[in-house]
Amino acid sequence: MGRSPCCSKEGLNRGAWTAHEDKILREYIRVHGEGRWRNLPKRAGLKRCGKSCRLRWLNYLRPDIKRGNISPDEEELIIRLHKLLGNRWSLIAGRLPGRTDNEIKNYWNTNLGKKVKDGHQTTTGNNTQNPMPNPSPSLSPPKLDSHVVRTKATKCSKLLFLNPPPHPSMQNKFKTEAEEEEEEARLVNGVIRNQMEHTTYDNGFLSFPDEEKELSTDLLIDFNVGDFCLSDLLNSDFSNSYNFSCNINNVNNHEQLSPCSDQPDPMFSDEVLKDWTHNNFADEANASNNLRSFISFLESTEERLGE
DNA sequence: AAAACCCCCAACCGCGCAGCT
DNA sequence: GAGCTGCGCGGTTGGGGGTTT
Repeated sequence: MGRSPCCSKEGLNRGAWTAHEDKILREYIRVHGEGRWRNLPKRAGLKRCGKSCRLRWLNYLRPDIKRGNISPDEEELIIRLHKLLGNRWSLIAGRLPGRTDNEIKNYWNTNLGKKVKDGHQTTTGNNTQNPMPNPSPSLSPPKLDSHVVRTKATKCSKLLFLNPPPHPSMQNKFKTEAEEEEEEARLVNGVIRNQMEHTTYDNGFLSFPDEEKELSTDLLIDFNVGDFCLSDLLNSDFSNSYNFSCNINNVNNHEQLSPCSDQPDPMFSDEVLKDWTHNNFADEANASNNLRSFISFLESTEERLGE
């Protein structure tokens, strides 16, 4: 059975929006709010498909939208996020306040994609403020694909960390028992334990005291997300339903990465990233600094991935 | 000056997921 | 569980402006 079209195409305007149509749509949404896109055109008196209205609003008319002039920092971030997330434009855009997925996608297709492909990903040339610390290896095209997340079939919003059986792609990470024990000892005795004492759960999510937001980033890295989880998870087919849970208590009990099923602890999930953006970009004035801090985070992660 | 070509990006399209009945 | 709707996502298209010949 075929899916019914979102609307009848007959009698509808297509192509570029006129200023008048924009005005109608803007006014309608100002009064009635977003949503109910299918009925919106009829109610608003627009000869447009609902999807078209939604797209126009989200990509062009929304008041908080920032258009054009993508800064070197933003460009840098897009490249790094794309390396980690692949073509998940909405996620990438979510890390760039005021930017839309469509704009990021277009910018990538017309500028960055070529740059990266040509190996000129150090972008604007005059971007000397934030030189890439580990230029070629992690950004070379062949490695790009190795960290792309394929989410077409399965949208992964939560990650669980379980112990055996490990994902086949992770097996080389579990080398020998001696290495495991050494790693375990490092985890238990290292920075993690100290930080765990200040770690709380918020709705099943890891949360940190405000003054330790920075530490929380370090924690993610020290907690071997880069070495063990992130690269493989980003490379995993989540439909394989390998669930992983990082049980903090078990870590403290020398049962690192033990099976745990009740509360997922997403380490690098969409929610975590969204939350990060929300917290760090809420204040526009600090957006630039936060952009840098996020880039630093990605740099750290990339270093781990490159090891 | 104008034809040909190139490039950008707004808009379109089809599909998948979530939620509801 | 099936069917339907609403919404969001990512790939693709094509109009139009800019550049080259």
